[in-house]
Amino acid sequence: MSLSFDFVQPAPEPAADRVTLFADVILPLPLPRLYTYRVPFELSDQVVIGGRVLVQFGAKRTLSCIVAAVHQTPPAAYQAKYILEFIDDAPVVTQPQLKLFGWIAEYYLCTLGEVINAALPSALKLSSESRVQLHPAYEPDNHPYPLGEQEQKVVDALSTGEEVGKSLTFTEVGEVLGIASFHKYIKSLMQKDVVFLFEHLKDKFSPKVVKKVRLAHRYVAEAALEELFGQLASKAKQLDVVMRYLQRVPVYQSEHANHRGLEKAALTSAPHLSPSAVNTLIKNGILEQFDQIVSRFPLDEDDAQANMHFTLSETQVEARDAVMREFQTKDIVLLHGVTGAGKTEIYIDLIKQALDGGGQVLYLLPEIALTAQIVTRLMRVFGSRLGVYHSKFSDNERVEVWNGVLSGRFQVVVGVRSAVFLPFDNLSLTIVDEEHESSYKQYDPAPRYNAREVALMMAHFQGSKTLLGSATPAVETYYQARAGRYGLVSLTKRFGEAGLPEIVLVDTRKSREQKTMLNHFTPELMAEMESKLAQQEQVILFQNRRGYAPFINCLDCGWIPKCTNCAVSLSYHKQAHELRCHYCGHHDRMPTQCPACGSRNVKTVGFGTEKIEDDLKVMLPQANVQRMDLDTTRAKNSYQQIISDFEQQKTNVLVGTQMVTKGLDFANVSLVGIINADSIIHYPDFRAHERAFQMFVQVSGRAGRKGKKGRVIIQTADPEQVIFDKVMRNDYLEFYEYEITQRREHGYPPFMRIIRLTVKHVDVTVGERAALLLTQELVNRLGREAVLGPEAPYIFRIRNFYLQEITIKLSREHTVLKAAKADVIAAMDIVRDQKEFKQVRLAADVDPM
DNA sequence: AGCACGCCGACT
DNA sequence: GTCGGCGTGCTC
Repeated sequence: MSLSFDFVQPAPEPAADRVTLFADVILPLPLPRLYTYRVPFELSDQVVIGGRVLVQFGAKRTLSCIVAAVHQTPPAAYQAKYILEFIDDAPVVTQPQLKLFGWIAEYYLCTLGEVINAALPSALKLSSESRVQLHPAYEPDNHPYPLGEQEQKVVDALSTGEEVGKSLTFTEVGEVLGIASFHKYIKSLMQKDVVFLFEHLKDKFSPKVVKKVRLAHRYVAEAALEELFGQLASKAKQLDVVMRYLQRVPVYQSEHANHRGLEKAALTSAPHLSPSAVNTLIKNGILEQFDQIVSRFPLDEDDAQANMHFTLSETQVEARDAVMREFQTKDIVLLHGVTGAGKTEIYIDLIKQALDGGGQVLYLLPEIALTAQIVTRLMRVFGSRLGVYHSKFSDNERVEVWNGVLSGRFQVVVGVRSAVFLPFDNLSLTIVDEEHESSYKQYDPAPRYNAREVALMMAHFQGSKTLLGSATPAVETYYQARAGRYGLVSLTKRFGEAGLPEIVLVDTRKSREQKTMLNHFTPELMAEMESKLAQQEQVILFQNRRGYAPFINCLDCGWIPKCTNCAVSLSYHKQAHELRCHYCGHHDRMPTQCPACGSRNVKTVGFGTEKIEDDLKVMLPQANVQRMDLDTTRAKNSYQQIISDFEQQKTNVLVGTQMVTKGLDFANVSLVGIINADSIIHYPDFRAHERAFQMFVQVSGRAGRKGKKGRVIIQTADPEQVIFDKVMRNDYLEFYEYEITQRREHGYPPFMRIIRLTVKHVDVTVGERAALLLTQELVNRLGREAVLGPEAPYIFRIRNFYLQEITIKLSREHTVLKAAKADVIAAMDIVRDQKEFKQVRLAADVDPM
């Protein structure tokens, strides 16, 4: 090659090593495919798989998305847009997570975007609608890092005007700076703790602040302190405070320690110190008071090696050893332990071992079982290594847990369903407690996943052992254990010699005939309640229906108010004095007279928790009755409050829905009443018996602890029903044998897999026609016998959409299942492509519960 | 999911 | 004559 002496610079030849990278990204939208964007060449070394990038999607929208793959293949059919910015320099979604998310999308017939959407706390999902706010701790005059010109502009825009906590959207920030590429400034402002981001208005940052004090800077030197002692010689109270402060904070050893200070409460609420002396010291400038924003998950130094010791009972040791023995040959073990057998202690012991081995641990609990009781207990053992993931947490708190798992700060996480999405990469033990719980299954927005199954798959991918625990295992789970695919360990003895409760059936039909019913209570239940209360013992009553009455009825013309949007009658809620729909938000004022005929003869029919509570207050005036259902636990801490009141015996009777059946341990409860067992048994689906058995056994388990034998009274109109016999003897095995035979005969899980398709449309006939077409397409692919329906469900209209359901039964065999799912998707696509069905909504629910 | 483009009713 | 209703299609 000859050198050219041209003065014109030749166009730069693309160097052989100049490769253009492309990134396939997952957008947080329900789109079936990944989208390919081009990586700006200068930024090639910044692409991180699992990191977030900012892209332009469509004409208007800017979205953050997750990089799923990086490659060098330019898309053939279109020109890829450039990635605008890189948000992370390390993955926020780990490789094992990406693999798991892919599995979820495939198995549960949804898109990766839907999985990402459910998985990421919304503060990790940025869009042009994301907002920035000045960090509450930011003080312009006292900030450690200098700000650049552009950064200052953003801060100025956020601090102009009177408004406190003013925020701007990304779009607005772009306008303020007048440039397109502004994310780097936001990023650096975030790193300097000047601003923070949030996605929804409700997520505005409200930090948890503690008041702290420290010694004023000029006293930190030893000589100055001596002088201070002199000044305070005649002020004993103040001197005491200063001495205590010096005792707690090693001021001499490090100035830094003084800077960190001490919680004010440590001085003001100490037994021999005077709070007013503390305030005088602050007033005189000897102590400085300041606010500190603290993590909601305190790194408690005193707690660091808090490994509280407790000893397992002999039975527990045996069970633990049996679990470990099973783990040597099996990856999954079912721990079948009666209620009150002390499974939690066994879990804690196993978690400790897993942590000692250096792995991560995920401990899943159903929503209602994740209480302060259990968290406190785990905190005491695992201290700051424990992360808690609860649905009532704010988004900021969720991000904190997410990042804590990524950084390794949290090695154990106890959490609800969605905790399976956390970024674990080295799981060694997964525990799914109460594995039979239906709240592990997400029903409405996709992904309609079962956290137990997802946890099993995650454990499989990461080589983790999984322990499933339950007193009443799901039939599917027990079947696997029986077949030898899962290890099985049974714990049949209750902890602390508490016997299993005695279960009594009372016939409500008989009582009705004899006219001895007292409202909805049989004389037997009433007498038993009175006797237990007289002995200062507590009572739990279970009624599986909230509100006062399921409907009201005009006695003169028969009018029953119905929801305008759904095919259900409206429930009467007495406290709110409203008629409410339990399926949509609809509510009306309770009418004083019948709107149809004007009669005042309108009566409530049936009963819910609210009526039980009301009646009891009249019938047992000496008792303190509390209700626990969706209506009384909506506020953030109300659930906790109700439980702690009951625990401290401020309340004697707890009336509630499902919520009272799970995982609550109260030592003083000696009676459990199930007010209407029949409403639980008579349910139109194949799991009705299983659900009823589980509910009865679980709620019975609340009775009798600490050596006291409990009593359970079940009210039913038909005591002859087969299920009672098994419940009364607490015979899970017998129940299982009966149920598994039924399932085999009728072709239900675990012998068959079920996929339920729901077709929704505002117009009945369009919905019906779409459902028929879908059925036909399914039959063509899967055969007539695999497809049931279409059929309108019992509640055939919800939120103004008419519903049709199709049930598909498939062989369990893996390859068959996979192929069948492809057929289901194809059939759904055919319906969707039909012009007249464009407005039809189709949803697939794999393994519905 | 949003957002633009496009084709039919009540209004400055 | 237009503004705007929401049906339809597309987004790298």
